[in-house]
Amino acid sequence: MDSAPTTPADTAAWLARNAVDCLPLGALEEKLAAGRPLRVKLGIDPTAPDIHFGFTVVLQKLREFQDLGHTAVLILGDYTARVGDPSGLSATRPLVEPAEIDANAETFQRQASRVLDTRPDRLEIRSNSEWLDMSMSDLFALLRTTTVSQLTERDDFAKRLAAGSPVSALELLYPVLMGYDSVAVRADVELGGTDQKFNLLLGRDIQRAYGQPEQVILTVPLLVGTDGKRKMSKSLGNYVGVTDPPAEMYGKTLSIPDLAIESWYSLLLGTDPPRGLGPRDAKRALARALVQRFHGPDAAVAAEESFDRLHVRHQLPQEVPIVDWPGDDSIVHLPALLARAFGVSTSEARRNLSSGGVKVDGEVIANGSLDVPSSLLDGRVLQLGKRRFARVRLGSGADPAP
RNA sequence: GGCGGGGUUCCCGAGCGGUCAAAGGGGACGGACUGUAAAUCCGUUGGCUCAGCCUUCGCAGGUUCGAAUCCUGCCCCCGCCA
Repeated sequence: MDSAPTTPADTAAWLARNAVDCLPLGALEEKLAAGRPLRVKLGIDPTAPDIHFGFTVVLQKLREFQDLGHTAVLILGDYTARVGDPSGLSATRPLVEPAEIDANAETFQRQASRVLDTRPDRLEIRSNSEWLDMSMSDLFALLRTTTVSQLTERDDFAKRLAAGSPVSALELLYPVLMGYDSVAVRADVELGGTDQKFNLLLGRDIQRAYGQPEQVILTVPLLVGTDGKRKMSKSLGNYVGVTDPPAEMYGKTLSIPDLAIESWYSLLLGTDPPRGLGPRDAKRALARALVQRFHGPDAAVAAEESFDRLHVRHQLPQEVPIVDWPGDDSIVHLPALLARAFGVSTSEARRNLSSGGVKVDGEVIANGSLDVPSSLLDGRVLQLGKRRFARVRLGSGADPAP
């Protein structure tokens, strides 16, 4: 860590050092110069409570503010979740039940505590249903602050309109409601990913309309997902969750394309990749560091060991789950066994069999032999692909559902 | 309200009476190779009691030996006009 900056100018520069935008220029320094703790807002989406690496980038930024004595104000978007932030991918998202939101909020807090300072004077958690469940006349007042052309300036709205894709009136409202959150919590600063820039800026306009000082906006880069192409997101399936088990966290990190190594180092560890290491070793070091951060040093060592065991030395994992198979048949139908063991369809099992993706005790099952004497399977390790294993146990367990 | 264009398999997107479980791309899965679950190359990609059978092309009916493809009604989306 750098030594603590002292003057407002230094502090502002330090906070903005890895930000994409910190606007308006000079405004953060002015706010800091006032000398009081700032209220730093970060909105979160309770439909996806599991925090992934991408979100930790902005959480870490929030933590930096906390460490300087400022107050983190987390806004749980329980009400806006009913609107859905337009992602461009899906126009409407499923409504979230209140009970589910509560559960998600709890999950979120637990996971966020791995990054944030949770002391009550440093962290304030609010739900926007507290103020967004407003009367129609209050809503009219809010809507008067913004014009349609302001809203359609937003990149993805503009694109969708140009492409003739649907844009619901409700979605159009989302940035306005989000902006009102800033009014409600009197935010001095709002953080977000670069994709939130428009929303954050609109928050300033709305604060001004309500006679409040305008917030400073600070955006951080989006982390690319494990595919190395698109931003990390749960719905794209290219994410690593902070609560992923160590082995999975390690493996997923190792699977990022070489081109993503530098940005992962920079955004997650705040450093450059170590000099003199090849991509493989740089990634291994990265994966170890990340597992260590979220699971501790022992877990990091263990995760690396089990990865090497499986993928480098091609040995069995230490823990192999058992699949039970009723023992009354002397012949076992392999597709059915694979379906039971790995949750694949029997058709998929057949495909894997015919492409040589199924092994018993390391031996590829030859084409065509779909029925195998049970004596050849009992106690053996069944393997599908490179990393799915199950030990077969005959003669116990319930019958498979007919 | 009027006119026109659309709703296809996980996603995007061809098909427009049989040869369609439906082109192509993406994704996913498997294989080869390797430094990895990277890259590259190859294969597969609805389900099942799998040389056969069953279900799928917005929904419901109809025409036909036969429909994703034609007809009718309905629902939804987009555009232009009002």
